[in-house]
Amino acid sequence: MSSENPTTRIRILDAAWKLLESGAARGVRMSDIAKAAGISRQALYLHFPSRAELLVATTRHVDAVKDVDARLAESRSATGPARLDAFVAAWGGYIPEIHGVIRALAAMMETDAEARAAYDDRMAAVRHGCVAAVAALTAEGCLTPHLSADEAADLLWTLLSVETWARLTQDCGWTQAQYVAAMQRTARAALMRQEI
Amino acid sequence: MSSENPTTRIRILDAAWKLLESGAARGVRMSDIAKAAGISRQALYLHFPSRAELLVATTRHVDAVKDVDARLAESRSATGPARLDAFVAAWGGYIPEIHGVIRALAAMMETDAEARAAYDDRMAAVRHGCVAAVAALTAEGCLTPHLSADEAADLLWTLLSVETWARLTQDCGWTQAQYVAAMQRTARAALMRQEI
DNA sequence: TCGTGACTTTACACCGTGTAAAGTTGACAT
DNA sequence: ATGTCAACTTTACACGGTGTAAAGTCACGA
Repeated sequence: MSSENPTTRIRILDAAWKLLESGAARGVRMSDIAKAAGISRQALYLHFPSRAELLVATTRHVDAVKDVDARLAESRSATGPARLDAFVAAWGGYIPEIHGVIRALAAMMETDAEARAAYDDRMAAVRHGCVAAVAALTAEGCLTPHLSADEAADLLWTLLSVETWARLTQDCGWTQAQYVAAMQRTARAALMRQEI
Repeated sequence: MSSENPTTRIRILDAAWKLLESGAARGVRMSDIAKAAGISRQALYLHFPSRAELLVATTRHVDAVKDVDARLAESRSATGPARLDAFVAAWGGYIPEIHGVIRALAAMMETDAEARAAYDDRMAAVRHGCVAAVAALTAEGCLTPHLSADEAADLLWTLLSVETWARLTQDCGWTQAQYVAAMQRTARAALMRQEI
C-alpha cells in the first residue's frame, strides 16, 4: 500500500494537491485526481485505501514539502508581543498553501468519521502552537486578565482558523498582507493586557 | 409545490430543523427527514424540489419562528460601544438556534451551486447588520483608525461567523455566555479606538 | 524463463439524490 | 352515489460517486 514505487505515490499527492488548491469549485473526485496523476482511477486504491486517507496523506505531503515545522519553529524564538506577531504571521502565512486540502477534508467531516478524525488531528497540532504562544505571553505577564490561558489559546486558535482566513481573503477579498496585519492587531488586542 | 396542505410542509421543516440541530453527527438524509416527518421520502419532493431548497426553507422557517428580525432590530436602538455589544449578543445568541442548518448548507456548498448561493445569501444578510453596526461606530467617532469601515465590517462579520461560534462552543466547550462575553470584548478591542 | 510488482481494464455492489408513474384514500361538490 | 381532485404512497429506476473484485498486460530482475 505504501511500499510501492514512491514516485507514483508522489505524483498522486502532487496531483491531488494541485487540484484541491487551484480553484476547483466542484468537489474534486477520485477520477479527477487519477486523471491528473496520469493513472487509472483504480490504481489510486493501490496507494490509498480511501478518499479520506488520500486527503490526509496530501496534507502531510504538503507539510513536508513546505516544511511547516521549520516555519513555526522560527516563530518560537521571538519574545513577548513580537512572538505573538511572529506566530500569527507564520501560521497565517502557511494557510494559503493548504486551505484547499483542509477545506476538502472539512467538507467530508459531515459524513465521514475518518475524515473528521483526521481534521481534528490536524487542528490539534495548530492548537499546540497556540498554547505555546499563550504560555510565552503568560510567562512574561502580558496576558490579559480577562482570559484564562486556556481561553486565550482557544481564542487565538479560532482567530487563526482556516475558516477565518478563507472568509477574509476569499469572501471579503483581503490580501494576505491585510489578513496578517489584521490578525496580528486583533490577536494583540484580544489577548494582551492593554497598558496605556 | 408550496400551495398544498401547509401543516405537512411545516411538519417537514420542523423535522428537518430538529434533526439538523440535535447532534446528528452523520449527514442528515432526505429519508431521515421523511421518516421524522411521518411521510414517505417521495412526498418530500412534492413540497421541496431538492435537498438544497429544503435546507434553505428550513433556515427561513427557523428565522420566522425565532423572529430573528425582531431580535436584531432591538440591538439597533443602542448607541456607541453598547450598540456593538448588543449586536454581538443578539446575533451571537441566535447562532445556536440555526447552526445545524447552516452547517448542513455549508457542507453542500462544495458540490452544489444552489446551496452555495443560498449560503452566501444568508451570510450577506448578517453582513448588512455588521455594516450597520460599524456605521454607527463611525458616526460616533469610535472606530479604530487602523481599519476602514469596510475592513471593520468584514472583521466583525468574520468574528460572528457560525464557524467561529462552532469552534469555540462545540470544539472548545465554551458556554454560550463565555462565547458572547469573549466576542464582545474582542470586537470592542479590534474595532474601537482605544482611548486610555 | 519464470515470477513478481505495478498498473490497466472491466464489472459490479452500495448509497444517496432525484425522476416517473401508477395506485390509494378521503373530502367535498353536484 | 358518484365523480373528481389533491395529498400521499408505492414501486421502480437513472445517475453519479466511492469502493471492491478479479483477470489481464507488461517490464524488470534473479
